[in-house]
Amino acid sequence: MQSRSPASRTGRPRSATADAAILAATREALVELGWSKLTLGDVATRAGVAKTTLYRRWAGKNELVVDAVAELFDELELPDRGSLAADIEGVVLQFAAILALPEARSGLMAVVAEATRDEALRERIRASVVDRQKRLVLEGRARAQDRGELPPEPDSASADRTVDLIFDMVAGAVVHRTLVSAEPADEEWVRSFTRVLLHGLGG
Amino acid sequence: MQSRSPASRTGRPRSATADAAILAATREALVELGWSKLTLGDVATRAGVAKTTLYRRWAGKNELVVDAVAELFDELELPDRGSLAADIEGVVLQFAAILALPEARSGLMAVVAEATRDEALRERIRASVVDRQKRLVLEGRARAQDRGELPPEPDSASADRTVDLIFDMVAGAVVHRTLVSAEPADEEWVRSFTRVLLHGLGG
Amino acid sequence: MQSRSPASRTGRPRSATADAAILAATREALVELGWSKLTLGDVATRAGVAKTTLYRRWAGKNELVVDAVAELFDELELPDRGSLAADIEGVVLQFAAILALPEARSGLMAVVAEATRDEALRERIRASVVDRQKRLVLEGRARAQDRGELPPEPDSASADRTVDLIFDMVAGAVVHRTLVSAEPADEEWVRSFTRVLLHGLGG
Amino acid sequence: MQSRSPASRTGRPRSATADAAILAATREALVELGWSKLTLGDVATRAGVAKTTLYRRWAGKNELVVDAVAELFDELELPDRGSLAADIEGVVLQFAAILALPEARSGLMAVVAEATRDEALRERIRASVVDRQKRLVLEGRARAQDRGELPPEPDSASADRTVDLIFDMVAGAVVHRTLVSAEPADEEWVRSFTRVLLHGLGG
DNA sequence: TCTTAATCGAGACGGTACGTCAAGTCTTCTC
DNA sequence: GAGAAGACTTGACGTACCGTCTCGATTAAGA
Repeated sequence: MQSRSPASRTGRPRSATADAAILAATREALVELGWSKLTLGDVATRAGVAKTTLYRRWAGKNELVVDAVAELFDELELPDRGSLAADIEGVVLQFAAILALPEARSGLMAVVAEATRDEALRERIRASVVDRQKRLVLEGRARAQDRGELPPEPDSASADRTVDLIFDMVAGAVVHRTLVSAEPADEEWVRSFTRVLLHGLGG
Repeated sequence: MQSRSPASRTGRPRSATADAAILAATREALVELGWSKLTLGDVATRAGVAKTTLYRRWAGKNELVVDAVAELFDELELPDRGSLAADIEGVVLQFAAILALPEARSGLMAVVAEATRDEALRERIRASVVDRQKRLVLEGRARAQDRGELPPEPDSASADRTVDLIFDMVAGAVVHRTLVSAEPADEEWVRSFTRVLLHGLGG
Repeated sequence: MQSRSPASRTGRPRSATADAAILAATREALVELGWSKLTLGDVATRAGVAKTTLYRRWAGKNELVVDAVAELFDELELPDRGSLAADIEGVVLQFAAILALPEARSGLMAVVAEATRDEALRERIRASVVDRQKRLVLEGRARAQDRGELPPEPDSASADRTVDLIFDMVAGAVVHRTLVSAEPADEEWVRSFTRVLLHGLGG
Repeated sequence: MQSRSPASRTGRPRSATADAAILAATREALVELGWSKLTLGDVATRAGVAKTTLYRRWAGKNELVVDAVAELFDELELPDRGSLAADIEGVVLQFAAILALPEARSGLMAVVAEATRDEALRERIRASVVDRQKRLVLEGRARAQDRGELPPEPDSASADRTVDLIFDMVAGAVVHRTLVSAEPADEEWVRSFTRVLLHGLGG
């Protein structure tokens, strides 16, 4: 999450529970107030922690919210459901369920918006959220290739590009459906989406 | 954009140029400062207008930014390039070009984030941005059906759902590629995306 | 007191009552809290005024306290009591009475202490407090010379030096008695002091 | 200086050098920063000592500064110069020289100001600074009476009152001249002051 | 020589106030 | 009556110190 000075053996150690309390308080405040009305002073109060403790560990609101939201996505899994279509539908539904949480909705787009002007924040999001979940695409493709549902990749550069493309298409569609169009990504929608993704508009 | 009191005949009329100046100043400030550091006082100063004038016409920062950004998307067109694939590639490239503008990047995601907690704002975005551009999907589909590239829709409810799905997939993928993955949606990427959209992952 | 931008005709004028309320609130806070625990936020609250209003008019705590305390000394007068000794005793008792007020005790020495490191503040104190009261010494001497109690001054440079000396001796003795020795400058003490001042230790 | 727990025989003894280092660091910080910007954390750092060490020995900033400043006045002496006037001039010049030191100027008035609201601090100042230097007045008077320059005191109560009065007049005048009027108490001024003190205004 | 106990450094802790800034409203004068 | 100017209240910002605490490591004196 946040780095501490590596060579610090002396002095009072940081409270281990404070981190968890702060991130939980951040999510709670996101639910109640949303990103723009969330204040670090309020988060500190909710966490039962001093404002300085919070500033000692995170550089600001953006970094804190990224960490608080990133934890939500770590529970995503790709259980083997027997076919590529079923696998995709399963993980997309999980993803949609997380995006239905107010703490994710409010926080995620806000930090993405901030990241358009902040390279370091963009990198933090990529590391904490995006790259961490690309594993799902990799795993799903490998499984589908084992099953013979997808052909092997001709070369690794092309393979990487395809992973990125699929990730952008899946995540983008779900996010846009959920947050911009503001419609639920329910089972019916997910089935339609998966059909188009696998077989194209003509199918 | 903003409503004015309908029964106002008397008194000094509102300056007609002020609106345009304010929206232009808003976009300029978005470029220089980004959404979170944009202040209405600064916009007023840039526009050569008093803060009160600004508040008289827009309720707040979000509404102002939605209007300022929405104007950017009105120039999207769907010229007939002879095939569905070429039409999609053309409009997606236009969309990507707009999202490459700093004033669009900074503002769009921020108001979407705010909209997760503000129904009226969500509606304003839908009306000013989303629904206004769905025409492109409708037009492209009709043209493709005329050409015989796509089958006619069985019923209108299903047709609407498909339009929404395609719009979410196209807009979502471009936005995610551009703003979250922070990679350019260049011609190569657009070709790959269009191929998957039309023929599916297996193709 | 504080300067305002000279070329400001337009805009809302500064509230005239706010100044008086702030200075009164400052004296009240000095009484209750003393200089070191007085906070500008608290003064603003007491005065029913926003913190920004306060900072718009004074540069900081020191300048504010100087102005608040200086007003206390303006009521000093030198009524003609018939003899130099009686005149001195009268004004010294008035001075002692002001120094007995908690708002004066707490504030005066603190700003003098700050002034040891701040030329501008020293000048402000000199202008607001010291020079304003030297008139009492000048007036007393002139009256005593008219009565024939004191000889006329040989030259004006020497006259100025004597005024300064007398002022330092009178003010210094009362301040030291009151604040450092922390004993009351009562009538008995004032009589003894005046006797020594007029006739020397031997008398 | 500071009291330690009386019943502490065992355990590691307090570092003897720390006290001197802390008081020296305090004076150094007074010179550079003045009283109001002096922080105990900074003093601790300058002294090469932990903040806890400092708080273990002094109750707070005021007590520390009193001790640091009081040491400066211990070097005052009253060498026998042959006459009362010469003796007074000598000691007043020494006193003025100490008050010309930045560490004395900044600290002394500040703690006096704090003492207006703190009885214990007032007592500490009286004990550490004021009473310790009254010996000079007593010694000077005794010497003058031996020389026949001053009459013997009629009774001891009156004698004490006179000592207090003289001390307030001398110390007060020098302090006021130096810190409030902010003019040097040079030889010329000291001669004039001594003349008035011994012979009165009329002389 | 081996406890024993208060010291030492370092630095995190819950707090408070700082001085600044933006939001949105109000007041005055001008066009 | 709209508009420009700018003072107003409110409240969050991020920083700096406060005085307290926890920690592991010294350091002398007494057992």
